[in-house]
Amino acid sequence: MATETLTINEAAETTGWSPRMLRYIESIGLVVPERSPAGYRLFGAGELQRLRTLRELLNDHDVALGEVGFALRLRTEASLSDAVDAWLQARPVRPQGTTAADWLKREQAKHMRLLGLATGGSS
Amino acid sequence: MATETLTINEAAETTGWSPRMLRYIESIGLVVPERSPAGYRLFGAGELQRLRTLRELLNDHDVALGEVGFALRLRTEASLSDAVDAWLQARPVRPQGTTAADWLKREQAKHMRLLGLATGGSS
DNA sequence: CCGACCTTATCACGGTCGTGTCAATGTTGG
DNA sequence: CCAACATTGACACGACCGTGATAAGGTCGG
Repeated sequence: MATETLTINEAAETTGWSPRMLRYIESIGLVVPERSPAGYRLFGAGELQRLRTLRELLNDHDVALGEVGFALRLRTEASLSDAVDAWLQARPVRPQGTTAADWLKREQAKHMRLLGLATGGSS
Repeated sequence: MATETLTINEAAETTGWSPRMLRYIESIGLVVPERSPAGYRLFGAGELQRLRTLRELLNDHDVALGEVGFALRLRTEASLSDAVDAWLQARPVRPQGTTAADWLKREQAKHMRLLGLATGGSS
């Protein structure tokens, strides 16, 4: 049978995050492992993968943990997302020639790309 | 002729932001006024409006200036936006019964709502 | 020409973020 | 049973955020 979960120290070892940071990352809701009956964190393959890609995300683009946390908030709090979108929408994007319609087209294309993975699939 | 622009102190007066904060808000790209030939900031009606709604945005939802700045970055840096979206997408949203397909449906609906303003219009 | 305004740059200060470390306590397995 | 591990909570520390204040200088209008 598979001992498919790692303890926090083992997870720290294989992901490069410190145990302290694994707890912190959990506290801001980014990677939340299951718990054993006694309350021990159990890191599965999925968690480990996301911890590694999280590190890449922070390195590649210049993003902070709190900012990813905010992106998550945008994802889960629809009213917040709408309010922010509305405010940004009303901005006259200084650089040349980016009309509202123009931007909407690109925005739409982007989401089509993302959603297409599911909507275009088998029914 | 319309003296339709305010100086920074006047803008500060009518928006409630301090002159210092108006410069700071400009530095993070949120509200960027035009400049006079001599380099004076010129706040028009649009800027004033957005400064007021910005204050509401921060008060109503619990958001920081830097976070709105990050949302702006998400809006302008497509590669960043895609990377963050991809990472968040791979998260197994702990709460009950929220399957990936389920979430995609809602996500799609939300954007339909937003994009509908343009796509649903006259063609 | 001069006072009232604008500009940028800098120092300061409390608050939060990211992170380590330590203490006090609970759990596990040989 | 006990050593090795886990848990939460707290203190600490450098770095940056939000904000005010102040300095050194440019611009404007009467």
